[in-house]
Amino acid sequence: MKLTTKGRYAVMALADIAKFDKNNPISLRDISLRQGISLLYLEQIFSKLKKNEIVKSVRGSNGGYILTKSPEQIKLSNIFTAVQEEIKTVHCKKESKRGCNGKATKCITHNLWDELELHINDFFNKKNLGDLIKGKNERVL
Amino acid sequence: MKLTTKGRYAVMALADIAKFDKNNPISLRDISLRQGISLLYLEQIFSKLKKNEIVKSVRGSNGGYILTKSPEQIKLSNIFTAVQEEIKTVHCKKESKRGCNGKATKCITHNLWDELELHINDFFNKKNLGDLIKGKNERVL
DNA sequence: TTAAACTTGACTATTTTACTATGGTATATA
DNA sequence: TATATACCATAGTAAAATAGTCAAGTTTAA
Ligand code: FES
Ligand code: FES
Repeated sequence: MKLTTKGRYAVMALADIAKFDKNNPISLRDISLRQGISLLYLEQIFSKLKKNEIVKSVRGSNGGYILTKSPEQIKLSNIFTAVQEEIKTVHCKKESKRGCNGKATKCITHNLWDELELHINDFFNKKNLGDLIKGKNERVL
Repeated sequence: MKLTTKGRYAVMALADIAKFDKNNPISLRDISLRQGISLLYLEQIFSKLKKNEIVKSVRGSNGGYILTKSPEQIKLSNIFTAVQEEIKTVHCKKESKRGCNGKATKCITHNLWDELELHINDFFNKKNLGDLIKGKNERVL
C-alpha cells in the first residue's frame, strides 16, 4: 500500500500555493523550483486540478495558478479525486453482486476492505489544505 | 493507493483456515481451490507466515497449516508485517532528519502522511482474524 | 515405497508509475 | 507588436513493482 507521487505532489503543490499566495497567481516554475518537482509533471497534475476546479489559471507572463476557494474549503479528498489518486482496497467490482476471482458471492474479506476504504477516506475528508499551512504542521518549504 | 494481492490473499487464506479448522491442518491445495488463489503463490505467502509464526506446518500427507494462536489473537497488523505488505505514505527516510527530494528539512506534507500512516495502522491493529469469521461479517467462502 | 504435502530460490510477464518529449496556444508587458 | 513567459494536450518510455510461474527438491503418513 503506497501513496503515489501524483497524490503527494498535488497536495504539496497546492500547499505551496496556499502558503505563497499573496493574491497573485503562482507559476508552476516557482513551485517546481521550490518543491523539486518536474515542471512537465506538474503541468500534467495541474491540468487535472483545473478541470476539477480546485485551481484556476491566469495566462500570459506573470501568470500562474490561484486556488478557487480558501485553503480551509479544499479537502484532501477533493484533491485526490481530482488527480485520480484512487483508494482501492478491493479487487471486485463494488457495485456488482459478484465477488473477486469471479466468485458468485462476495468473499469473506470483502467487508473488511470496504471498512478500510471508509476509514482512509474518512481521514481525507477531515483534512483540508488549511490544516497544512498553519499551526504545528508548519514547516519551511 | 492500492492494497496488493499479497496482503489480501494472506488474510483471505488465514480466514479460510480459521473457518475450516476442525483441529486438523488445512492444506494449501484446499485453500487454493476454495479461494481461487494460485497454489504456487500461496506457498510463497505461507513461507513468510510460517517464518513469522502466524502458522505452523504439518508435513506429510494429510498435512497442512494450523494457526499458532486463536483467530482473536492474530491481528491484521501481524499478518501484514509478516508478508511485508508495507504501508508507505512518505518518500523520505523517516528515521532521517532530511526530507524527500533530498531537501535538508522535512517537507510541508510530511506530518500529514505520517498521520495517515498512523491512522491506517490503527485500523490494522484493531482488527483481528476472529472479527472476520463471526458476526455480521460472516460470508460464504 | 509412494503419493501427498511442504520448502526454497530463481525467474519472468505484465502492469503501473513516474516521468520526458514534442508541439503547440494564449497573453502581459516592454 | 514582438516575444518571453506562461499554460495546454497527447504520446511515448524507462524503471520499478506486482503477481505470479518454474524447477527441484525434502519430509512423512499411509
Ligand atoms: S474483495 Fe470484494 S469479493 Fe473479494
Ligand atoms: S514526506 Fe517526509 S519530507 Fe516529504
